[in-house]
Amino acid sequence: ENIFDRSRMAPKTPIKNEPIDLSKQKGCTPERNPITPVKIIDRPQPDPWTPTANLKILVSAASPDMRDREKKKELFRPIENSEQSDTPDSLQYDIVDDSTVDEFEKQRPSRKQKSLGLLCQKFLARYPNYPLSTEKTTISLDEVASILGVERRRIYDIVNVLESLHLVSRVAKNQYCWHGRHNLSQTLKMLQEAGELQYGELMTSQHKEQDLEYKFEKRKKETIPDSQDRPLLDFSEQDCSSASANSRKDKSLRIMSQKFVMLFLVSKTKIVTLDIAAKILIEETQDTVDHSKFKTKVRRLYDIANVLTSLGLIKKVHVTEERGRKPAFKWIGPVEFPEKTDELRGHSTTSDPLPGTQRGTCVQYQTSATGKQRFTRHASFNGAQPCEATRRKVSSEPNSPHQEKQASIVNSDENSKMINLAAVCRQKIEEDTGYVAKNSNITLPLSLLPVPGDSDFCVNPLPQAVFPVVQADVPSFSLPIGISSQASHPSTPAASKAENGKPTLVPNQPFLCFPSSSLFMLCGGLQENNLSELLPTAGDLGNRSAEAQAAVPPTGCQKRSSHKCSSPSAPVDDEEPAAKKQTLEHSFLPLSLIVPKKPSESPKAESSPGSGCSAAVHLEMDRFDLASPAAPEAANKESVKPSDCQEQEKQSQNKDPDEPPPGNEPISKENASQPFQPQYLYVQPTAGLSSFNFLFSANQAPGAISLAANQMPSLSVPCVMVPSAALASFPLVCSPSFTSPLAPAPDSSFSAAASTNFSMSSLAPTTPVFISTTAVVTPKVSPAPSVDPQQPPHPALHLSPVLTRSCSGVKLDSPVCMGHPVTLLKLQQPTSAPLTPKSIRPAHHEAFFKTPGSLGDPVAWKKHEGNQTRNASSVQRRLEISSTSPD
DNA sequence: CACTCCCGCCAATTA
DNA sequence: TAATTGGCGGGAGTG
Repeated sequence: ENIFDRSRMAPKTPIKNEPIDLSKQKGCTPERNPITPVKIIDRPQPDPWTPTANLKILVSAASPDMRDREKKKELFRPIENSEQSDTPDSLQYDIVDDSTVDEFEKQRPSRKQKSLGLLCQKFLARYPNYPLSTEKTTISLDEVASILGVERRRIYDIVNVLESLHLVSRVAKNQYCWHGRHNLSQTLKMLQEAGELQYGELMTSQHKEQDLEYKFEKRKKETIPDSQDRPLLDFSEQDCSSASANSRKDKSLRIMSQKFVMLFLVSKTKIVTLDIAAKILIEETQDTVDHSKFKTKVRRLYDIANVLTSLGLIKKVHVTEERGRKPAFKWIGPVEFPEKTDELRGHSTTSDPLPGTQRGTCVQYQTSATGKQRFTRHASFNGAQPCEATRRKVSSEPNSPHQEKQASIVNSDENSKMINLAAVCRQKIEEDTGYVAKNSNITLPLSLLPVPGDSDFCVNPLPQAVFPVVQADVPSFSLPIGISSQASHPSTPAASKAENGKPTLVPNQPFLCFPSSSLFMLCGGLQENNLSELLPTAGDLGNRSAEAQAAVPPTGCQKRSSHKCSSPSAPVDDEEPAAKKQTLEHSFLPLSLIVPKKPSESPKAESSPGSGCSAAVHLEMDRFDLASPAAPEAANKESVKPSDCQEQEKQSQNKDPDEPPPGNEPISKENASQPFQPQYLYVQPTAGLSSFNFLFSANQAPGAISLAANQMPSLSVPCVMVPSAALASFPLVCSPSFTSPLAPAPDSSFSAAASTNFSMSSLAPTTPVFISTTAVVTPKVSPAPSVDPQQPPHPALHLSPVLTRSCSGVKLDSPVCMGHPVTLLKLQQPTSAPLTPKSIRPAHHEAFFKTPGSLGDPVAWKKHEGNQTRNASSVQRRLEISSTSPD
């Protein structure tokens, strides 16, 4: 249907005239209008068409889903999305008729209306952010161009940028495949990693723009010149794919876009000025730096920036330096991965290369992390990508490979995140509780589910170690999402291990297993992105879902805003951007997360943290178990990466088949519908103390879970796997008592009480961390009391594909986060802490936050979060709890 | 005037 | 050779 219109309109370029103006004129009063002279004149034909075009646009906007036709029919209505643009147009029509020149003028879109950013928004409005994996949306350039009423050239500008982020891939001539943002986080991770390699040195240490500049310059001249820059870039992009070489000049726009994004991801401040970016990009290009070139680069950067802005990844800001104010852009997208990167970095780097992995190039990666996940991921992706690569040959190829790589990478990242979280948690815990985690805790507890067999696992005794471990783990874990089932195999062993309890220490494991007893809270803001991503995918998505899960759990779902808060680091920049993002994401998200909010209702354990917690834990655990079918999902959520983990998790989860639903928290499920979807369990913190909340993802193969379940006794979930990634964003912590981290037999026996509770608050923005614990809590303890009524008995599973990571973005900013989270280590007093967690915690929190947040705000924001959060989302709550131990 | 960045020529690539 | 892609930079719109 659409087509016909198009044909009419103008097949290709003709239209270029502004549809709107012309149309108006023509339609209405062509001659009359003095006003529209210029363009109009040019245009040979008077097409009524323009108006139509507008309508189409509107329509398209309106029906992202629909895309085409249906909407077209409906044309008239301006839908929300299109409203802005549409409105004017529509008005125009009317007006035109009226024949008022003025109107023309008004309508006259003027540049703004024709801006690439607006165009991009319209374009994006036509497609779902998180399309179901199953459905592949193909984009016809001609069609889109006609619908949007622009020349193809402009569509290329948009598509090229989107392609650089893997939101779309080229399938064939004039044909692009819409992937949506499912892989966005992965892609960003990759880019971040790649960016670190390339620019990291520069950026990291010195962050500031100026510094950066210097560094860049140095690099360029010094190191970078040859190998570094390009290679890195290449890897990410080209190399991986196929080395197709650079067939044409590189596709500058695509590459520039990736590099530009890398700069943001690598930048501590998350702000990149145009001139710096242009310089950097020019360098890479090696071109001589003439002024003209610089100008050209800047033009291109504007083009890219407009698209990225439309994607909600950056926003324009101005940096005032000594010299004056310079145009700059600030990254407002997810930032989480950074953590991983740092720690993982080595790994990550590898990951970046992922592409290579396929080839085999990635040895490094493999060692570090692994391939499985990647592969799996790839597989899932493949569907889409492969096509592109093949079809597109050179130019396109790079992309496709990248994507795959990315996916895998992502996984690893997630793992790392997890680790980070753990670390963070520890810290918090320590701080809050006074406990010293050092023991082992962390390390022990974590057994990684994921990597059953892999050497990957590393145990990290150290807090820092944690991260590394994670990385290592990652690989192992990383199962492809799609693979999840596959993953399970490998994972199985691991799982079994975990169950035993022994697993405790697995180094490097990507996932942590917790002894059944321990509880965790995850907090944090999840990023929206993740969530959104996750949701969509059902099967494939599942992987992602893991990520999403993470995000979700907390309250993020409910509160978008909250998640910001949740992330400790957030305070910094997030605020607005974050909010925006959130909103965006939310909007995007198909599903809404479920957030269980548990308002403070279940304070059950508060008073006695330990016990309470344990109980809570149990509950949680149970749920997981219940959920277990889904459970594996944790891994899933990550989406790709941690498939292994997932499995492991599953296993762990499985342990308890039954469970009382006591009351913990309601679990939220989101997308439960699909089997694979990642599910989360959110456990609410019961005890005041510590309330830990757990989130598990459960997605994945049900079967896997089921298996586990049998094995495990109800409570005892031997281990819980949390996808690192998922967690990463959250601040989380957990801890139970530790008594026996090792204790293999966790089953229900251990008393919960024994276990201490740690509450972690989300500290670090980024980091994640933690975990531990061991013992099991007895389910008994918690049983019902506290729990909430909310849940049904088994609701355990929540599938919430979406997790939000709100925090991450923010976190990044915070110095703290960036750095390492921390060291956790001190968990000493086992129980004591629990008791007065509240009082203590607060202080800790603050400190904690501050660090990350940097600045005084931290506290304030902390409060906000805390307060708000609680209310809002579970996640937030957690934070709060940890921080304040409110209840 | 500086900042943005639209527009579209035209070359490189593909089909 | 025709069509598709997309680099590039003039120069217009905005503030």
